[in-house]
Amino acid sequence: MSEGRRRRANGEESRRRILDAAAEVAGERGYDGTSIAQVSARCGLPASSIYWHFKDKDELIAAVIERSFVEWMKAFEVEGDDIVGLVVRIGKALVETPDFLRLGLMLTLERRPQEASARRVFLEVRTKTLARIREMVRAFAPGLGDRGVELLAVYAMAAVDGFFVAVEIGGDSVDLGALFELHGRVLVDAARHLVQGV
Amino acid sequence: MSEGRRRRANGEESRRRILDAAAEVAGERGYDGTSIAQVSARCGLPASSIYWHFKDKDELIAAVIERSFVEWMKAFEVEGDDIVGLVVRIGKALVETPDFLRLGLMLTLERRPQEASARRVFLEVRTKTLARIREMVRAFAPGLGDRGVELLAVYAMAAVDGFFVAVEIGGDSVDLGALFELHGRVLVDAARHLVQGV
Amino acid sequence: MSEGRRRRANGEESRRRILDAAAEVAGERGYDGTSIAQVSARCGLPASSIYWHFKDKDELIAAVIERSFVEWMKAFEVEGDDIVGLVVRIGKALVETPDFLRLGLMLTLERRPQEASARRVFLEVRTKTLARIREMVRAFAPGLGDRGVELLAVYAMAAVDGFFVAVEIGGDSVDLGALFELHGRVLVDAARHLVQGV
Amino acid sequence: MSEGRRRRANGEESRRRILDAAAEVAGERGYDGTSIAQVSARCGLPASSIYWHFKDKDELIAAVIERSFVEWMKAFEVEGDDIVGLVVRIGKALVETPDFLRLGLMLTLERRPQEASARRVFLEVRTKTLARIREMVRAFAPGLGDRGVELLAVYAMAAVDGFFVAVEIGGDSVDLGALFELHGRVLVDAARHLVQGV
DNA sequence: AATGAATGAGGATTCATTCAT
DNA sequence: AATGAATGAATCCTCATTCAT
Repeated sequence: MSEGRRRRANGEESRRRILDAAAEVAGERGYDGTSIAQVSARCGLPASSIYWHFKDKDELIAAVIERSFVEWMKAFEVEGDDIVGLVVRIGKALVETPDFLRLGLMLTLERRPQEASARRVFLEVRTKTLARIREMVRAFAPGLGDRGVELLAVYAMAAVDGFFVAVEIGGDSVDLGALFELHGRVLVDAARHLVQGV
Repeated sequence: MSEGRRRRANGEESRRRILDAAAEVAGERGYDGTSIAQVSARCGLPASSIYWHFKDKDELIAAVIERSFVEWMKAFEVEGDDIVGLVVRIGKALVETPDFLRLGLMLTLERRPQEASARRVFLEVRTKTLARIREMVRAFAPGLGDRGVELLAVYAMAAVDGFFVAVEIGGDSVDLGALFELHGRVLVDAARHLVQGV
Repeated sequence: MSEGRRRRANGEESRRRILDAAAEVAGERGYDGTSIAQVSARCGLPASSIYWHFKDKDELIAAVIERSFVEWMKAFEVEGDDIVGLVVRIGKALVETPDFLRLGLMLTLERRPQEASARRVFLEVRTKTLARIREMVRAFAPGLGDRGVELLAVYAMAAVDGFFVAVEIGGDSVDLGALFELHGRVLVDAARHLVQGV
Repeated sequence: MSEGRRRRANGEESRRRILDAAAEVAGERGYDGTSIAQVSARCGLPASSIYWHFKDKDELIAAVIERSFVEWMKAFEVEGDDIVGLVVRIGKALVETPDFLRLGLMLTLERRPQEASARRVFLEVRTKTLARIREMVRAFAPGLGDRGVELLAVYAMAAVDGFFVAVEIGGDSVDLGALFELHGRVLVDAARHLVQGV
């Protein structure tokens, strides 16, 4: 029963298993390094079944990114008054659920014409995230003009991307907590700079 | 004659042509996206000739990274007293010669066991760069302890990585000049924070 | 209700929809070029439903050929005394309902061991058609011996096959009307030749 | 020696072996039915080697058609005064070297957007053949106008296509010799018809 | 009567690499 | 120093078909 049952016709679960496997593999080896054969091996479903659930590799990876992002976004939902605390919380979530960011960054750096949907999903994700950050910046520094908000938001996001990379390279030798704390403080200063000058 | 000369037995030039082509292709399509066949097509030499000059794809990409880095490093040579100006100069160079950074970041994000030498070269490059930044930080903020220097250096570098990514994604809509300027100012504040606290 | 009605349990109509779709696709892309997935997409029914109505692809195509032939055969039903007029009428019908001919010719030219039933249906169709043509020839040229009848019938049919091909290649640049008219006259001459000689 | 020698680096011969194998397989199974794997198995070279000699399957088949046509064309070179004899000779050649015709007809009947070059080659081949036939018709029936020449040429060619099909279907039961002879005679009559009327 | 899901075999093609010349 | 040819493993993806519901 269990074998036959599990193996046959449970779309919902199969889809999840495929996504899990794809996230694992892509997390380890990147977009190009992720072959359908590997995903198939890891999830136990034949390659052709993967194509029943996802149109092609592109859409599979796009789905991985989206799911990973949705999970990460939950860190934003918590209403936090303290911006420094918020930044830290978001950052921790990033390091724990980094599939979408790693994949997205890779898709960004490689820029061949394929992978349209995976890239599109990541861009949407970025846009949403940036919008959130803008809101937060605006709430925190009400005196700031539009250009100042934009600049600070982009700066805030860029640094976090950089932290991510730094951890990828440096591993545990990077004191992520300290980095985020410094970042939080720095943003406060930056806001002050921008309110006055620019 | 000139034909024969150019076609035959000019290893130096062939090597350069291959490197140029590889840098172009890898700049466009990333590590995996770069196939020997494409490099061959772009440089006009047969694939087998590429293997005469480079042991394998890994070493070819490693060489691309190294050459690109050496060029970029020249921006550091200039003795600048003003740290803000220096940061801006370095950043501009980054955006103009980004092959090694893009490739290196990609190799970092993908992390499969192959590509040993390409990755090694990039790590060396990072280490050297970080050492330079540490020196600069130390010169600029003499009161800072070792951990403070490290943290500030990593922070400075991370933000620049992030800027690079931001430009890749946002294109011209990202005001790179303003970002670097803000970054320079912010680093000054951060140094002050770190001298006092942490 | 009407929705449910149309969607469920109307085997007759589903079968027709499948046949229509298969005829369309096969008309465009040939036997091998016709995939069950494409037929499914065009008729709106899932692939598995096609297998409820038809044993396999082979029988599906066979059914397409048969239906197309039956329709075409109606052009023969009209009792025409004038042989030239009859030839023209038949030819016009051919160009308007060519599914079975195109498919049949393709199955003939490709000759792998599969597709047994589709090919069989086409051969039956050919046999019937040739029998009709023989009758007509016999009625028109009563003095002709058996071999003469056979030869003329085959000749008549072959030329029409050739016209079909010519139109496929040449499109509108082929004056099909003139071809059929010439054919009609030529058959008269041919009959005379055969009555005398051979 | 012989093994190693034969297996390594003889482009000319390998190309021919591939073409031979492809002609065989395609002659048996048609365009779609011809897989690179089969060609590979039959010629002894790995599939990837086939791609060294031919850009893709399309170009491979195109080359098969072209070579087959060139061989067949030799039947035209012989200067024959008697048109009936010429027609018979050409027809015999057709039945003996029919690769290009079978493949070409199949490519004509299937009409998907791919296979551009194979189809193109066949169309060129057709155009050349038709031009030859036009010349012959003109030489034989000098009084004929342009439209008459065209019509007769197309008719002559179409019938031969039809004979080919008839033999494919009927095998030895088709008296090809008698068909061609009848065709030759009939063309003479047709020319007369067309000089007078139309 | 219909369908979502699954499946293994096979499709064309590209890959990095090697070898004899 | 260079190159034409070869090669096996791997790529993504589609195929016809089946089966439980």
